[in-house]
Amino acid sequence: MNEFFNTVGKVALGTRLRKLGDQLMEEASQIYDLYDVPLQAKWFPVYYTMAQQKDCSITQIATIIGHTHPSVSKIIKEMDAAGLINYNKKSKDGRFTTVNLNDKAMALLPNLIEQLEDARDAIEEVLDKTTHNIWLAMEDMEFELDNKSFYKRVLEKRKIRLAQEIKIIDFSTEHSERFKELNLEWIEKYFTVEPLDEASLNKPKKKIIKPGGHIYMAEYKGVVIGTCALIKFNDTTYELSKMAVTEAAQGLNVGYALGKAIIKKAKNLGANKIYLESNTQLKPAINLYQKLGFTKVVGIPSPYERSNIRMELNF
Amino acid sequence: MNEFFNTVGKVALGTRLRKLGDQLMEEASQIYDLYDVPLQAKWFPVYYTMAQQKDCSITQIATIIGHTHPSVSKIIKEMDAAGLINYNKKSKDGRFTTVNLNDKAMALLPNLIEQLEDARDAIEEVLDKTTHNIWLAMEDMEFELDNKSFYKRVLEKRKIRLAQEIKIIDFSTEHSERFKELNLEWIEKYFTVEPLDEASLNKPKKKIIKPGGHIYMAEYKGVVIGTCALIKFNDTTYELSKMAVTEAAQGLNVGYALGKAIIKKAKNLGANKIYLESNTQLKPAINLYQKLGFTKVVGIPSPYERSNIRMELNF
DNA sequence: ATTAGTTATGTAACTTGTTACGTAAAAGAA
DNA sequence: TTCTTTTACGTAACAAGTTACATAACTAAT
Repeated sequence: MNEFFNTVGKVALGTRLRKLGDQLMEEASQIYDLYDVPLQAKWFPVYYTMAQQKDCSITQIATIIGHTHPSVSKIIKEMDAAGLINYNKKSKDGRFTTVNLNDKAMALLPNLIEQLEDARDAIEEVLDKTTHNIWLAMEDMEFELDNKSFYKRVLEKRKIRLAQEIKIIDFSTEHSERFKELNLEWIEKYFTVEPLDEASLNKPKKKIIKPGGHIYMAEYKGVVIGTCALIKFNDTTYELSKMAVTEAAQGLNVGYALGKAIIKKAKNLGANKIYLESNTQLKPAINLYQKLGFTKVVGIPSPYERSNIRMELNF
Repeated sequence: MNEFFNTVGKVALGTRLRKLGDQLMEEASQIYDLYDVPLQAKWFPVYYTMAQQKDCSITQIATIIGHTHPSVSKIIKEMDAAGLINYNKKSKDGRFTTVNLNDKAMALLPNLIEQLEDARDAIEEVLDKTTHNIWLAMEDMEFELDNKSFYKRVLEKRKIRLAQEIKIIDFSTEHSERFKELNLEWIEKYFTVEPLDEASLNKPKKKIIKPGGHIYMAEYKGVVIGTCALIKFNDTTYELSKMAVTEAAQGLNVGYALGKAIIKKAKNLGANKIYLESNTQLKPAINLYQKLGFTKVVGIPSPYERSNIRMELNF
């Protein structure tokens, strides 16, 4: 089994932590028997909390010990069945059920304290013998994970890996259909297709590239997942247009890579200004444009109906 | 909740380990969704083992990954329901069920490997950020606990604590009844009471102390839990006798403490030899006597029927 | 060759939590 | 005030394992 952890590597950290925890908890039960303390090991956190503080409510205990309330509810019920609980419904807020340990339960405390001390000594002994302190390691780990969840970290790693595999390539005729498809995907989702769209989407070569523009396609493992076009307005001004990234690939910074490439291209073509037209509903898109350096400008009407914002980048 | 761990201290190590493990495993499930790998997180160890090695049996997998066989059995069943398993009953030992991943299952491997790599990177990142490495700490901890279980360690600590509270005191008349009781407890358990017992147990003062012997009682929290007597044979030879420790207090080295005290007393009384008579059935007792320095001697008949071994300590 | 023990596996029930959901009481908003 | 939302808590169902037990197939010992 240990070999399994070694070959699988640290991916099994969760499983391994859990196994070790289970083992310790299992032994804890045996220890309770040893000390003649008629408590179940799992009752301990609840018992301990109640011993520290009178008139706890179920939810209070749950938040203190980090369980859910149904868990505490069940444990209290079991402890009650064992004759250890005093229910006081006297609270003025009728929702709360305040509970206390009764005399029988409190009488167990001295034995329990001895047990705890011995257990603590035993753990300290183990921790002293290990060169890497698991208690401190857990504190560190919990701190780090509170900061940024493991899931989020994996997401980031994935993004980095995928980003490395994304290639920005020039448009060629075999991309025609995909180019249209990618653009229709988002237009149809948020708006309706306008006549102006039809023209440039059906004949990109004629309408965009021939007049001095450019089109880039983003490819991932041989699949085209995004596109972006540069349309010539005059010798020094170009329009960034037809930016589209398929839904499944969103969040991987494909748009950013396409934008960067198109800006570079515009510079090479002699532009000193790029503008674009968009809609404020498309918040991720607007964010992307801002990240690329575009700023909002006013006062120039757009030929597109869906457009309600114009942005520019000067350089 | 974190405060709870701080006040309870390291006794809650088990719970805490388990919680952290659970959290990581919970996130693992989300990650599987992210990568479009149609495996349940809990299937992973089984899947991984089968991918590594063809024609595994249920029990084999179970031992490799450190689960019980019913657990693996269930997981395989679930994976089969998901259409990922090839059952081969072809093994010549009819008890084994050899299982394999089918093509559909193997096709998931590339995606899974990517996922594992990203997860590994994420974990390495966290481990790099922590000053105390939890992975190494767990290895240390598992090594230590394999060496000596937590239970055993607590047992030792308890023994030490209790030993400190045990007092060896001189016999006085109010101990008469308890003295008899303690001895009858073990005699009646293993043998039958002999006439010779009756005399010394009923009149310890007259039969043991008056003729120049001594009796010690071991007391724990005001309760007498053991006794041991020294009977004068001649000016330089004494018999160690009536060694008895109540069952509930056994394993706490009370016998050893009593033995040490009685040997010291004998020296003070001018003895150069102590002998005792016992029965080889009573292995813990014989062990104790050996630990006290007694060695087996032969050839001297005993007045007790139950005696079949004689031991001596010369000094 | 027969009997007794061991091994591989399946099934059922239990363990220790968790979500999901319903209900009563309180708090806030109109 | 009345209506909506939130809070406390119970119950039910689920999760991911476990132990306990039954059974079939092999192995070993007489």
